[in-house]
Amino acid sequence: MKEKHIRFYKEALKLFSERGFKGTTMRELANRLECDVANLYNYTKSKHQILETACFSINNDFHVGIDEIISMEIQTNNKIHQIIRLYINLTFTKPHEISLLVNEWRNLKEPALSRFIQERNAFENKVTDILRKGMVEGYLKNMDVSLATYLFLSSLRLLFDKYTMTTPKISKNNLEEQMYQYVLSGLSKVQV
Amino acid sequence: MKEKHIRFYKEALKLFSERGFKGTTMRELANRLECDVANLYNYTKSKHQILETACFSINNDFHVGIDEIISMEIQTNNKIHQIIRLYINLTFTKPHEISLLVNEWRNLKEPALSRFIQERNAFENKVTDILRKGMVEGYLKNMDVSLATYLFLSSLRLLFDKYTMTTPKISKNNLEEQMYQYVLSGLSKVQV
DNA sequence: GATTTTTATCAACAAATGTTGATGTAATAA
DNA sequence: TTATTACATCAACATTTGTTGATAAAAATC
Repeated sequence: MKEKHIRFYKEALKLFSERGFKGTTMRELANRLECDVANLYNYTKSKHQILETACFSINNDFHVGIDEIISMEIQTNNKIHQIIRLYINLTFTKPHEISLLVNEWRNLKEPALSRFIQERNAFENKVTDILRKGMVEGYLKNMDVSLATYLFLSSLRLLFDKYTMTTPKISKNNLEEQMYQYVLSGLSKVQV
Repeated sequence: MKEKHIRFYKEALKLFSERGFKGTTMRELANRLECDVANLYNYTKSKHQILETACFSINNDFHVGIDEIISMEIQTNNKIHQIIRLYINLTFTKPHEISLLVNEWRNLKEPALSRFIQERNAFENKVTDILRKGMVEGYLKNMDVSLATYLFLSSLRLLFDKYTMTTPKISKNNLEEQMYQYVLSGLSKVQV
């Protein structure tokens, strides 16, 4: 009963990430699920609704994750490590949702679009705050904090391509460690 | 005579990067150019042709750039710096073409798609070779060279968003220097 | 001025696409 | 059993979209 619901949702997101939102047709989705097109509308009100639900769902995951990290009483270096873990975990567990964050969110309609952008900015600001704190404390080198956030996050955001589209050659743990070394070296004041 | 051709081409790419290839309609393009839809087909054989031309054009720019860097007799560190300059220059001069490289290339049809992927891989391999050489020479820390290439390039590839979609707060030179510090710190064996 | 090339106009087509309505069947709950 | 809910089928509609053909004005070339 809920089974089909879930399969429908997963297959839809998979298609969105493979072909893009606009490049995905309800007929193709029906094809993959081996059912009739009209049938899909038992699961969703519209094609757009699927995108909207997914975008806000994954966005929420990030907020829950970052809020937990913020509340931890650990050093800034460790917080950065935790953010990397957050990204890698979500990339491995929800790869297709992640891929929406790179581009497909553009296809959101108002007012969802504005709300999404606002929430995403709020997330980025939380990261920026952590980095800024690190700079003030002297852990991180003094650079444009907005650029630092951006470089940091864009390194992470595209992980999906490398580790779902191609066959992964590095383990999750190894990936995490190397990402950490790379990113933290770029931000850190002293040699890590 | 060539004037309109150029304006047509530029406006098309601007739309592609704003709304995506599939999200761009010939009617909207005509609207922006203040002409009739049918008129567009005086400039191109098809909508797809515009994308194809642009993708291979910007790809070629990157190959020309990297080949020149390869042929330079300078240290690996400097080559990395040059690659960053290449990206930043192209991002500033051809922002909309750059944005095609992130996603819109997916909309290429065969056989253009395969050819594009092949050329892009060739470019990435050239970068990988430079990084590997740096590791062998001891300039760069020993990490998975494929991951290093990927982290390096994805930091650069998304520059477009930050510096055309939002109002730039950093100058081109400042950006270049900070990018260099960030990236090279992440890759370098010793403190830069 | 004649001719060729470039640009414009209008209408229309063929295919694709999201979505609905009407109707029927299978499963679940009462 | 009965009533309600979940799923399936088929056909069809209303738009949207890329593209073309016929035709003519405008500009460039000779």
